[in-house]
Amino acid sequence: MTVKALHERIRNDIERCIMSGALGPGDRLPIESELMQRYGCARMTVNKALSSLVEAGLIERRKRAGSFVSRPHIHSMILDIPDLATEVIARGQSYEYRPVSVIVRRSAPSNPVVASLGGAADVLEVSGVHFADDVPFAFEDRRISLLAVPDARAVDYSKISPGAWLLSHVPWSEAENRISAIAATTDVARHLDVEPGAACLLVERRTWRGGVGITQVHQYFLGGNYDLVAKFGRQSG
Amino acid sequence: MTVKALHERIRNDIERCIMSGALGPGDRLPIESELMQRYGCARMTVNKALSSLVEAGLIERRKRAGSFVSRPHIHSMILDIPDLATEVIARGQSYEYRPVSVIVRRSAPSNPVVASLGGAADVLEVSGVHFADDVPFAFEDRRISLLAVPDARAVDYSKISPGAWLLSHVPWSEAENRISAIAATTDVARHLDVEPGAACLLVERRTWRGGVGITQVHQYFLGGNYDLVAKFGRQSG
DNA sequence: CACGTAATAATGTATAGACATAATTGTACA
DNA sequence: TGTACAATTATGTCTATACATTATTACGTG
Repeated sequence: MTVKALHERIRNDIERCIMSGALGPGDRLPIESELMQRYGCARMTVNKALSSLVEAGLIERRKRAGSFVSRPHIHSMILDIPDLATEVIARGQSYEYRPVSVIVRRSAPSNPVVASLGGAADVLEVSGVHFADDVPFAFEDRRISLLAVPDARAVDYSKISPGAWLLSHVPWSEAENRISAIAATTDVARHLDVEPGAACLLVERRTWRGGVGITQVHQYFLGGNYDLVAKFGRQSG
Repeated sequence: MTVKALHERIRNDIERCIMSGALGPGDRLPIESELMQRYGCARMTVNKALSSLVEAGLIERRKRAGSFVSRPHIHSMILDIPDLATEVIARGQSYEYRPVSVIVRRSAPSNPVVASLGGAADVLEVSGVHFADDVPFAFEDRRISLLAVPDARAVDYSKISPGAWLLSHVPWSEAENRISAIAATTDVARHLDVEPGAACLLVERRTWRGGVGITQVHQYFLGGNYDLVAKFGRQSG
């Protein structure tokens, strides 16, 4: 864990001061020339360390004023939404995906779902259930743009879940997750083998590549059986 | 939106190539000396652009081998958990927090809640309801370590919500969010003015500073009235 | 006293060169 | 044939310097 690069050492030193609270939000930190003297190095080296802290969102810098510890922004937080199969298998359970229906919807431009996937193109609708140890734990209802991903039509979704297939075959650049709680509809309840009205976690995810919609999915999890965990340290690594 | 710094322009150019799919995961990008010629600049300038892409997780670099577009990692996703007051006000509604109870729990080390807050210290338990336009939309139940935050005892929580107070007075370094769906208990239902059993989104958040627990909170949102949105472009800004 | 302007202090960007490091490729010797 | 060693290549780090940019401070004039 020892860091050899000087600029990293400087970065880490300052980072630790911030983490430990020795330097609180708003506090000013030494100017470049002072750090330069303290570490006996060139200004560019100090600058690299500080620039890195800026990129990480730990500090802010203003010309003529100096460098300041930024107020922690709770707004960005890393959410871990793992691949379902991976997570289930990691728990030591068996995983299976069983498709419920696969249909191609020949779409009219007025269709709002299609509009969100980027235009008047055919859309593949795939719904299915995820099982852990043969017990259903999630129902999903997905739309895939055949304009963006024509190959998706030929996939056998009884062998691989659409999520897993997309993940390994289609690069994406933007994604949006919307998380809410809803009472299970009769349809969802039937697939998850619970009473209608049971509390479910609903994850609605949409992904794009360069502004073109790729897929949109609604995943319903049994509230008590699954939860999302986001763990967040302040640096990226 | 025009970028003046050359290193940023280089970075953006490459970033666009990756976003648009022109450069896919695993593709090799030009070596520094080639980019240097293409842009007619020094190597350090190109290097800064590429280093920035590394920090953002967009590319990976290997000595002697070159620079490569990294595989998108779906695992980290930015979740936006805004300050409740800010969000409600941003929607044009009035915001209010009303405390339900505030008690100091003199704790025994065996208490599991206290253990998670870092030891045998007094804990402040604050529960209350968040209102938007005088309608309750969230109930929260929070514990604050008085060891880590002794000042929290003296705060008047009828004037400021404990979350808002903590956010502006206590720096944190790590946080964990756990999100699930549960049916409202009679207690929660009463505070949120719904039927017991209604689907609620439960956010459990814990924050630490340098390994010392600061606070732990359970927030119950009405499933239909509130949702969490995580939007994710591949860069930070 | 108010206001515009100049000096100043800090960061921001860029350069050219040097040496370090690591991984791959090529070569020569056993 | 294979293995050790050397050459090559690309990135990694650092330096010393220069000039640009911008917010603050100081000053001087009306």
